[in-house]
Amino acid sequence: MDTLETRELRYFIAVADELHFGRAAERLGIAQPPLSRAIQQLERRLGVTLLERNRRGVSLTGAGEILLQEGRAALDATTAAVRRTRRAGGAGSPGESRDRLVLAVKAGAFHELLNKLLDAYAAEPGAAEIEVLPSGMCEQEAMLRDGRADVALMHAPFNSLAGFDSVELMTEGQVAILPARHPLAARKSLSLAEIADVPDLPLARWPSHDTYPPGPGPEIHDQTQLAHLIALGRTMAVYPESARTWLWDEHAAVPLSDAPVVTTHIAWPAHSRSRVLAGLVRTASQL
Amino acid sequence: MDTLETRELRYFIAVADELHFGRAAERLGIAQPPLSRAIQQLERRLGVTLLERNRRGVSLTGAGEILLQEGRAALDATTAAVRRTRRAGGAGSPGESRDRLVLAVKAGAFHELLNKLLDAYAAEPGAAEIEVLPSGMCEQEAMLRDGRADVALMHAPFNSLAGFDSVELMTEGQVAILPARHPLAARKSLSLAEIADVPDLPLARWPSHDTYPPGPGPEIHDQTQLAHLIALGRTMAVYPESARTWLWDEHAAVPLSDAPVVTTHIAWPAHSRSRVLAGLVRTASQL
DNA sequence: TCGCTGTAATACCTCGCGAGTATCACAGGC
DNA sequence: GCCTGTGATACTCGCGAGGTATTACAGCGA
Repeated sequence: MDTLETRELRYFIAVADELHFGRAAERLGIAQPPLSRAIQQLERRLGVTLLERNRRGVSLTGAGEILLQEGRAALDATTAAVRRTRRAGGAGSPGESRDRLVLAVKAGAFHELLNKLLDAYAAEPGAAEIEVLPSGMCEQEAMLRDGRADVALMHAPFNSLAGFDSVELMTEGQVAILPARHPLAARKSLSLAEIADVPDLPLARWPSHDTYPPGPGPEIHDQTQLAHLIALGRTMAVYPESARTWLWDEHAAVPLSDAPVVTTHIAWPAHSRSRVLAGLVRTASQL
Repeated sequence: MDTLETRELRYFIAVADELHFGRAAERLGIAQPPLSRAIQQLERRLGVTLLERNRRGVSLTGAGEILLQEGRAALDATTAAVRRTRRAGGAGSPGESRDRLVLAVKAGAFHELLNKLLDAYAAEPGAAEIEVLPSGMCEQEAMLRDGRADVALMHAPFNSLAGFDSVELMTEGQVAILPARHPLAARKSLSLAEIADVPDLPLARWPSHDTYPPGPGPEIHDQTQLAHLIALGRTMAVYPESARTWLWDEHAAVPLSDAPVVTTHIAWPAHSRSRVLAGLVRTASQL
């Protein structure tokens, strides 16, 4: 028996997340006893101890850590299969399948590039429908993995390209976005060191992996909010140069001399083989 | 209901492979009627037609093609989770887990590099046990995907690095390996065009994706066999330069001026985060 | 035209297992 | 001592996965 049912995987991941059988059962919408039994049975079948049941609570063993990591990937792949199949569905034979592609894009970013890409692709003969799906700051990877999206625009090194196929589309420097009337806004250029500890302008903090990094600056969750706070002189931010397109009069963009360059990629799951995707990628790389 | 059980996936893939319910059922070790019902039910739950039942036999719809492709990836990820968990198993808490890593290597290749790597890594403090797993010509990718291996040595562009993280270890040119007494063996250098159609020395053919490419040369399945056939003057082959280490007196290696260079990488699944793997990769990249 | 064959679908039954309720066992904490 | 919070056990129930027997249907050949 080297089989592992999706249900068992869901159960184990719930327990590993919560480290508490009762809460995990509630999250799964079942009672606690069947959950305990399912995990015991899973451990027996695998021949491996996954959880250490202490007097008060539960902790993962080494094997449990592995199963959590690998199982998350497997579960993502499974839900991706369902989503992509449903999306391709309703169609008949291969030829008539309703061609549609979901493109994940960081909300509010890539305006210029995205417009060019969509226009150029729409002009292609036999172009499919492209649905643009706005994503959170670092959510594109997850969206590709679990099938909410088929292809994504990503910003290396902020997004990780690991596990995906990708083509580089453009490279740009970064700028500091400051309140226009702040003294530093008059500078021709700045270094990272110079903006690291400006007392009256702490750097804005974005959530990464659903948690904010520590620091003095305000916690931001969308670009409009950030634009307001900068205009009010309360914070500053580091952005790729193309951010200039959405700046207000109250903003100033000063090039950063030593910030890492940002490269924009179009990325997709490595196993994708669709004709429609290939067409979009070809168009993008010819921009 | 957006859930898809592993069992259903196995069933669908069997049918999609065989395009025949009876044979698929036999392969799965169940009777045909439950299989028919399972697929119908899967189609109902997904709300998608996966198979076109013609008068005589079965064919895939567009959605079915997608599910076959995505489902294969999901099933691989699931069996990988089981294999890696079992391998990590028997261990107690995270600290004491028996550290062991399976390294997939094309059988008979990488001798020199592999020796250096294993020696260097074994000398590291806290080195884990490395199990070397010989693989077929292009099998390393599959082994990483389905969890038979944790890390692999690969030859780009022969192996595809798509979907994996990797570090480049070395680059080398390619040579033609000829019988020592053949006229071409005296040459200082050759071009691909010159060796493409030598009448008495057809190029040996390796199976790729379990099927041999068409051509006049003999079908090869291991390196010893190839060495014999070359020594006998019956064929020739193109190999990376490092192949010189295993040549016989009856062999000659002539550099190819215009063959693509071969780069050797160490590669692993993008989601791997283990300390042991990181150590091996660090050692490899410092060679 | 009529079987015959190969195919998938349907009808019907069985039983194993997943899930629920009630309860236990055990470790801390006041 | 009791009370609380935790996971494990005992049992019962009902769905659904799986089996066998049969049907429905399309092509093929005589």
